[in-house]
Amino acid sequence: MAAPAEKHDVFKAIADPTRREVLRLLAENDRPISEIADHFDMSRTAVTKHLQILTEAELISGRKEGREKIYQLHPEPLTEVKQWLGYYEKFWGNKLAMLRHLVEDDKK
Amino acid sequence: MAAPAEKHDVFKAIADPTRREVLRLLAENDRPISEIADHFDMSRTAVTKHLQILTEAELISGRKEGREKIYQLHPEPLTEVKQWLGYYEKFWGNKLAMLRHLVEDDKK
DNA sequence: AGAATATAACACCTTTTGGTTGTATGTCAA
DNA sequence: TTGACATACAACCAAAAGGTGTTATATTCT
Repeated sequence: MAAPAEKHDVFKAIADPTRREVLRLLAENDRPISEIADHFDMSRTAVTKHLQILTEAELISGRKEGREKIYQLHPEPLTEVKQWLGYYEKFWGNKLAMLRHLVEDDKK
Repeated sequence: MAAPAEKHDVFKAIADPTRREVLRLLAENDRPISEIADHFDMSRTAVTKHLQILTEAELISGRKEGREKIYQLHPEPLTEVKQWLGYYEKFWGNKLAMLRHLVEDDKK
């Protein structure tokens, strides 16, 4: 057993703009590495490294098809981010934050 | 004019677990640096650096009160993350993703 | 004024990230 | 089976992240 203890957490994975762009591309279509790499001004190898990080975060997965490796989106781990965000949502939609700060100010 | 072009984007800011914990602490209460630092097993200097990064992302702000500097949460920038997430939400709650992949498979 | 406390500002070290190039391996198609 | 294409892998490099400690500087209290 022993929990896998996610090697790369989702927050780190989505911290990079390049990786967010990759996710967006894969949201449109499954794509092979070469097609993904064409969208960026960097080497195929560099892109592959980003794909590895995204794979370790389980945000994408790749299947081999002939000589190509097709990557596909796996959005489920993003729920973790959503949950985390949920905690702070109460601070902006309504006036809770403002209220809280007023209370704080009163204490002084 | 000329967009400020956020020096540190929100995604980078929340990528670090320590910084997420700082946000949580400040969500409960405004706190001085020393009180924040007490919650971590690292030097006050290190904590200050995290506070700087969060400040540059405009997630927190500090006001000087006497000889202390009190930090307070500023959750608004998190809306950017929420919006980004919104784009992917359609891929998990409902069956859209599954549907999309079925369509893709049919193409082959 | 002088002591105590809180934060700021350096200088420095180590690990991780993001990128490069070069080489090898496997696959398809003529 | 040979040539073109697609990915894999290793070695290497530069810069940024994350951490340390030491030394100022400012504020409060006695």
